[in-house]
Amino acid sequence: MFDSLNDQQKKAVEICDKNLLIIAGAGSGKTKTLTYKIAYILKNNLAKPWEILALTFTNKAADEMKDRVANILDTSIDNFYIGTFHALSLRFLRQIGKKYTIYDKHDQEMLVKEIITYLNLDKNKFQPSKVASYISKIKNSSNLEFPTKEFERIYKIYEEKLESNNAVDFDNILIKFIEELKNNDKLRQNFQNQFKFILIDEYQDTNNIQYELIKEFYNGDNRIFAVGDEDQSIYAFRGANINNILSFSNDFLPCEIIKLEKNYRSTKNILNIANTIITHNKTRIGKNLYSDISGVEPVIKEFATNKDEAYFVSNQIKNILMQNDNSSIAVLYRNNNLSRIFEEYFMQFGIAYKKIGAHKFFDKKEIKDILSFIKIAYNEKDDVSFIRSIGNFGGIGLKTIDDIKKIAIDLNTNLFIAASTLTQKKYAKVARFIEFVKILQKKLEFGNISECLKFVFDEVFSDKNFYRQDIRQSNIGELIEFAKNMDIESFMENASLYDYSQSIDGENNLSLPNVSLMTIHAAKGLEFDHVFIVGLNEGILPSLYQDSVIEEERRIMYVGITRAKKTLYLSYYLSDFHNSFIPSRFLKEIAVNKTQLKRYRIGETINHKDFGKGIILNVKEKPLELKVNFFKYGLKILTENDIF
DNA sequence: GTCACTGTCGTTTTT
DNA sequence: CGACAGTGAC
Repeated sequence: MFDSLNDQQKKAVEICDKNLLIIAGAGSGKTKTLTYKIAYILKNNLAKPWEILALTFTNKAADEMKDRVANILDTSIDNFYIGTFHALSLRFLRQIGKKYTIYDKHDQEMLVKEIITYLNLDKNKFQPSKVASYISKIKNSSNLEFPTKEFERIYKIYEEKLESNNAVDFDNILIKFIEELKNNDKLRQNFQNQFKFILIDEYQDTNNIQYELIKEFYNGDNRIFAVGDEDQSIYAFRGANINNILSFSNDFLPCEIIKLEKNYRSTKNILNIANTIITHNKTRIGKNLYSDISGVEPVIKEFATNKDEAYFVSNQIKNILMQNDNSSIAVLYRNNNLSRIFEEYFMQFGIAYKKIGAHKFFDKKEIKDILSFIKIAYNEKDDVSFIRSIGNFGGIGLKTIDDIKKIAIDLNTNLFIAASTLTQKKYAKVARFIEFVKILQKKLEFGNISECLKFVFDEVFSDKNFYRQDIRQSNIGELIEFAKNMDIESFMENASLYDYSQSIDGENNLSLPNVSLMTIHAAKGLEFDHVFIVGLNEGILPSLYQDSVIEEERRIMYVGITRAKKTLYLSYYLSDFHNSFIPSRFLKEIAVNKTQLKRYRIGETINHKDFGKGIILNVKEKPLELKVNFFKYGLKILTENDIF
């Protein structure tokens, strides 16, 4: 059974008496190694299934690991603790009787917005989405430093509100659980003793909170097996700390580092490009991926416009599909905005495709609207869901909701309780809303969530045009179907943590199209026969010009390239009809005689980090010198060094 | 006071 | 495209 492993993989599977950091290059059989390691532990009786903890970042990865473990062991995986950091933490919290409403990014922003209005702060200066992501950033970095006094106030009230709403945001799921472990020696020791082996996937993506959680689980007697690839760390924006992987061998002793450098996915040519680009990064442990597979040279293409690019890609895909309809094809891009033009052209060309990510099912308005009623019934203290649900109930507007907010402040209580005190005639609608939620609570006690959802839809939404549109109807139907046979707890968890638009199982379902559109982030961990990476323009990939993020942008490029098995197309365009672009610097890093890359042209508009937009009047090569007329700052001469 | 309609604006990546 | 502010009809 272990014969199919190469020497390095075998080592990684068999060493169980030390902590292990497995540096697994793209396509080097990472998941295989992890799952075989679990099998090895069980076969040799080193632990029982429930003594193994496997932590992943995405549900997709957790599902895949569950599947593959079940496959090679030919047994049920019910006894295993395999899941995302968030899902498992929530599960453990529930086991000790702690239940919370989960606020997703959108809910978070609503709460922040409420606080900003409450504090009378300028909404343009304090944009809820920016403030919300900054709050998350602060929580993930262990030192609490606030840019301004106002910000500090927002943060404090935000945390208080979560507490009084009996809610947690994504970060707090882990923070709460860590608190419990820190405050309860018995509990912590129980976990430490139970989990003899802790496997962590994508270790390069752990943030400070996740790192702290791992530390809580570790007692020196149990063993940590971390698998990761510093070159594929692309979540720093979310707080991932690449130092965690770089300093693993200091943190967990005794420790051994094993590198998996043989790639079974891509051709030599593709890996050459990937290796060439990534060696420009300084923050690395360092490795060199190699492959035995030969194939065609990757293609670099320039297009005048993004439409030309989309046309070319569609044409190529059509050709591939005509030759062999079994191969998998992906169009990858840095951000979701780029997908639209491809969707248009795919329709024109009659190419069936699936778009991954972008709009999550549980983020859809009609879903969130209906769910808000279930959530307020489930947890009366949930002010965010209160505002959303009462606003949709009908006949209750902003003025009334403002009145309720004032009462809640006076009585120092939640909105639902405040609203329950209103008995005057002019608040009859509010009383009806309260009554409705109470009926819903009774219905929820019986546990049939599907029926509750249908009840909410019939009573509140069914006569509104928006919710009667076909797409919304089918989404709502899907929600009701999804909830069947689910208890309220797992329904809430699934609705908050599980993005099942990403879990489409392409391999087992032949009716699904073989062409996928997605961001490079969403493509991580996946592989395709033919890959098109599009929009390789400065300002798109890399998306930002600061040095601090350039290495991360380069890793994103690297992740994209290493998704390809057989053929790879890299392309950029010079204009999207709003802006002009120059090719990505990453193309310059690989394009040594292959291709001539035109970087600047007389007459084109460029966007400079300090001077804004301007028109190029003259170009001199070697050394590069640009004469640019900036709209705001007038004439400037730029050399290579101050262009970016 | 509530609601539906209209125009404008921005948009990295995600558990 | 979707969120959001502003406007006018009931």
